[in-house]
Amino acid sequence: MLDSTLVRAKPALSPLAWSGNAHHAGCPSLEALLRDLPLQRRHLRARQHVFRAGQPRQFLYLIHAGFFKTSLISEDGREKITGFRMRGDLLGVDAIDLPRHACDAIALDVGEVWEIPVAEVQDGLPGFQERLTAVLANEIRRDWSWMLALGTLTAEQRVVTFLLDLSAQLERLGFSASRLLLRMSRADLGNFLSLQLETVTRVLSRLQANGLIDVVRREIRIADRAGLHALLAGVN
Amino acid sequence: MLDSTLVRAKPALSPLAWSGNAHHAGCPSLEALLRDLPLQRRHLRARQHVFRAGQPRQFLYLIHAGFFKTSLISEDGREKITGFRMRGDLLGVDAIDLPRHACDAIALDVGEVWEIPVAEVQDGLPGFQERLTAVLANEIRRDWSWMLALGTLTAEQRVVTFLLDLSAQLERLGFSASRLLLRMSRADLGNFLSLQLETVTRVLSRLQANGLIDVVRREIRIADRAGLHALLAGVN
DNA sequence: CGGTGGGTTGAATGAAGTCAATTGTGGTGG
DNA sequence: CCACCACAATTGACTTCATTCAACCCACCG
Repeated sequence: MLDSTLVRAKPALSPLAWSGNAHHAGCPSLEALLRDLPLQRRHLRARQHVFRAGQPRQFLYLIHAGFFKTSLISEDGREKITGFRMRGDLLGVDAIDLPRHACDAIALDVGEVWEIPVAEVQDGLPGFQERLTAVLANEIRRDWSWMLALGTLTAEQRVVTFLLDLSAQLERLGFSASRLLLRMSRADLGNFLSLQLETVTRVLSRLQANGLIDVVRREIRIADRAGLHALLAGVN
Repeated sequence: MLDSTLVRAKPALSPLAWSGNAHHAGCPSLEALLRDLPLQRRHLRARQHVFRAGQPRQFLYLIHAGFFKTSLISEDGREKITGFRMRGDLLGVDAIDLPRHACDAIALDVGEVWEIPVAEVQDGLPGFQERLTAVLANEIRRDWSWMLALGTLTAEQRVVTFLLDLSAQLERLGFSASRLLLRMSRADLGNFLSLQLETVTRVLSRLQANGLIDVVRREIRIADRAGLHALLAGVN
């Protein structure tokens, strides 16, 4: 659906400060690094788990297609989505030093992941260890940026930050920066942003009423990017 | 001061799920690994920066003594403390793949850090790369646990979670688990927990009024650990 | 078609924030 | 030694933003 909106894209400034992922100058993407290996591929359908917390960790998973979420569940049932993941992201790195997975990874729609046998690749593929370290550090910076955002921004600013960040990520992947298709429910979005789903809905409605975005169910068009940035700057 | 309260300690259950740091079975601590190297040591005084965001990253820093905070500052001046660090923690790992530091690291009181020349140690010291990876993954899990806590808990529960988590950490280091000396101001604590400093004060006062803790400025005694855990479970 | 899950909207409530005044503490210099 | 100052912490009164609870709508699918 959204795949039909592929466009050539100019770089956009992300409101978050985690400095993108991969693709630094001279640093080959993980996908390029692994392309020629005979990796097992696994197809997933919506709501299907790539893995669950507690399961033995055999592989890392490189997302080749589709959108995923990773989430944490506490013993008393509280859940928190720790991130939405897409093509080029690695699933499972957070437990790289453990025998079992530390979170759930769930497909938001159909998708494909490549199974990476860590031990074999780690000392057989030059450059992999370095990339892995970078992925881990990158995740930390991304998490910190979101901590900063969730701890200091209003509901409206959080939603706007999310939209602009998603826009920038999709653009990096070659998608349109202004026509977003949310793969997650309002509840998931609220969970990630530490807001109630009703609050998410209300904010989206208000942004639309102010002419900043167009919302049709999960399809969002960014109508006034400057206006959105102005909201972040506190210029009401 | 608190150093005089050294005691032998029994393991305690942490309310957070980031599975401790280091010290897994058979896994030597970073300090043990680096003890014999001729590392440059650096002493710091309260409020002194180990490094600042944007500075060239020459070393990693292993905390040998003292307490530190790491923090992020956005372009528009919003600040967020990403963690309080203590003996055995590594400072600077979040930018391990970057030429410049991505956060500020500040001493909360006098302290000592060991400068680790990453490049040299990385391929000269067997086991270091593995430990580094574990440290990074550990930080991610810790961050996620706090995201979960901040996103789902009330002010009171956040403060209690912090106290119990700090207690567990200090115990691991050989300090008393029930007599805590907070090294940070109420403002810092509030910042980390995404609360206002007044709220932190109020919560501490209320916990004291209910006989769960004793508060004297920055010295806190845990008087009723079971009662604190009950608050987390929602049993008012 | 009827049902089910996701989404929207309204009204009332409440937990934490804001603003402000006061107290306590530790350091400094007269 | 004491007076003073700057800063940290506490407490109170009031406000507000987001939550809660509820009703309703709508699209999709068996």
